Amino acid sequence: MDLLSNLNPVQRQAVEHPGGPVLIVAGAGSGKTRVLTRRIAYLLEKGTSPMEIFAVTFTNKAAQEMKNRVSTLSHQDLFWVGTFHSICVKILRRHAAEIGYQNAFGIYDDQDQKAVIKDCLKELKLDSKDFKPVNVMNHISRAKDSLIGCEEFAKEAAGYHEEIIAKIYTMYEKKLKLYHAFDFGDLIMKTVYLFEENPKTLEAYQEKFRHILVDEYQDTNQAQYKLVKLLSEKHKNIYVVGDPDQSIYRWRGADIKNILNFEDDFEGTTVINMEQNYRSTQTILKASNHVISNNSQRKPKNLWTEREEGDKIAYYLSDDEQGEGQYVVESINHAIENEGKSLNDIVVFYRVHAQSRVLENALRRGKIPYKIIGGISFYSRKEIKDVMAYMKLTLSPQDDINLKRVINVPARGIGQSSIARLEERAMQQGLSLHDAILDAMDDPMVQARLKKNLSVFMQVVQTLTEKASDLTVTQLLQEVLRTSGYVEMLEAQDDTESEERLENVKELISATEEFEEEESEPTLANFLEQMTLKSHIDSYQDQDEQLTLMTLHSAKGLEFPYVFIVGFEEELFPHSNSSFESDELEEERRLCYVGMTRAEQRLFLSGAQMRRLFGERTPKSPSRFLAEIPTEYVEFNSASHYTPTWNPEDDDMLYNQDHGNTAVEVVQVPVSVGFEEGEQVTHPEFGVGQIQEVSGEGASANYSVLFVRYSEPKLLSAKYARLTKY
DNA sequence: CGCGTCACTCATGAA
DNA sequence: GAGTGACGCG
Repeated sequence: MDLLSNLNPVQRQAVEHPGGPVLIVAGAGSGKTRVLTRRIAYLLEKGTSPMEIFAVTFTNKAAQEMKNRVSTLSHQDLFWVGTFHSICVKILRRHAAEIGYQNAFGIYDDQDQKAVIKDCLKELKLDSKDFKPVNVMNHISRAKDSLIGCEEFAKEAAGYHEEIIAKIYTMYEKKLKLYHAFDFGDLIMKTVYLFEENPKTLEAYQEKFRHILVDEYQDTNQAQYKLVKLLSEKHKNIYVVGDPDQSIYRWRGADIKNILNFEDDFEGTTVINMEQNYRSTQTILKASNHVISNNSQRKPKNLWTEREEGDKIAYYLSDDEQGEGQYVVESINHAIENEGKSLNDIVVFYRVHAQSRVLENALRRGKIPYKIIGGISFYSRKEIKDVMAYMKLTLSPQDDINLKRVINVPARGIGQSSIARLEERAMQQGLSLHDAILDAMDDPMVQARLKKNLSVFMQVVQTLTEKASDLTVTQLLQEVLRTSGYVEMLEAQDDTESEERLENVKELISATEEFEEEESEPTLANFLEQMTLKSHIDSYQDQDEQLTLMTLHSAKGLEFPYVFIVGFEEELFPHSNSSFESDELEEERRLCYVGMTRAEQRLFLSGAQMRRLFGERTPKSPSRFLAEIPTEYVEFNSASHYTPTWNPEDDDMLYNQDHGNTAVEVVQVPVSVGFEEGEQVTHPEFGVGQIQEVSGEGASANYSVLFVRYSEPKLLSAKYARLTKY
């Protein structure tokens, strides 16, 4: 196949670039995946070895797809392809010993991290009310994202609160080292640290990686930036693709400056702008462009398309969240029955997972099969974490977090007070809990009954460890289930919850079997590592006839013919936690932009007038992002206006509740009508401004308003603008 | 020690 | 509405 076929001139330039730093600013739907894979295939064709290519993707799924595509194009297999995390694991597995860890380290997820932090709080006798584990964890993780180790953190700590966090951070690091574990942040930070400490190792990798490619560069953090900066110093072939308008992981340490300053950071950068969108209709693209143009911190760009104008964006204002669910169900049925769509063509996005429940109920009632991406992942379920903890212990018995997790699961008569005493012993002697238990078992002062209970547990661990090396992962798992008595425990409980847990454990067996079939090196360490680094989206498959539900954050990189974004309301989207600071609000807007630009043909937005929150019915107003879409692109409907395209007879009580006594229109959105050009107005959010231009009439009018606080005029719709005379 | 109950707190997003 | 900690009983 010709590697340059079906590419536009800009894409072709990107694929054929001779080398050196390249920044590709790739707008939504501009074909960046195609460019990236062709680029790699092109490099291979020009004689680069697959081992010399270091390519970072945002998810493992994307990495797999890239591998497959490259393999199809070039019949060569890439090796250094994956997320930052998975690539760094590969490096650390070979070199961790050089920085004082063992190469067989464990990986802690956020649950494990929290458990360690809780232990630190206990040991430091701190009140977990003043120092919430989640909060401390975020501090530590953000520090690691910025390559700030605990010593430096301690040095720069200002004020009591930070000083305490520094103490916790220091103890946390000590514990992780004792447990031979890395957390997510470590995977990147410690790799950078390795390179900084060992110039020889760095040089070897610098030499090796002739070409470095990074996708979704707008969502890299400082540690990741430093990593690619270091690695690219020799050959200077750093090729990054991203879109500042789609940076949505600031809260996870992503630094949008990485992409904004790329040209300055890497001398001789070629910037390539890919602005032709091949995905969405004119209407969807223009509407999205309007929304994102409200961000002040942005490089303007002009994303355009040759595609047809397409349908207007549908906006539906329901009475409450139930009505919204109903609307989604009906619209989906309509799309399937009358517009030739299948469930695979449709996706529903929401801002927070909590919104899924109401939708699920509506979908179940409507007999629409669905799957949810994200939420509580399979691998963070208690039973799965428990069983995996046993397997992890066979690799590293010193891992106290995993040891404590299962020492009394199933119950072995080793309760909290006993564990506390053992921990005390461990701390005093500077031992891991595992070694402290061994020590206690030789101590005549320790109760015989406790010793017996402890030896039962230690026997389990020992038996498993001995067998582990001779068994496949599946066999070990089955051995765990038998020896630990876990299955027995679940069977004895005999209620719906334990039945479900049993099912999940069985599903884990399928997972190990699948892993063994697919993997060339199906070791236990590989399995555990893959499961920990797996992302929600990685397990997403679109084969089945099912509707997909996910958060907007998971939406990145995907596209669907029909897209629903529900909960288009103030406080929910933009989320209330993000509406104070303008940086955060702009990130919410980018999230909105990401969501909207996923749509190829039709976009459905919806919100409710009343929503049950914290168990209370709360009045809601439409999202400000709605007001940022010119009304000419939108078809408005509300519960009272809405003309059902289905037969009301077929429906259940929900419908009647919604429509039973609503002869009167109840749209409670403040309407700002009758303003004229030049008039002074105020807006609750934007402050004082002047009307520059009026288009349309009455409630469907649009005002272009120049607010004092903003340099660009804002386009507001009369229906939602909440304008008053100044 | 283990288990159940009850009150209490606290609300995003995720590799 | 969920997850957690305190408390008290068997």
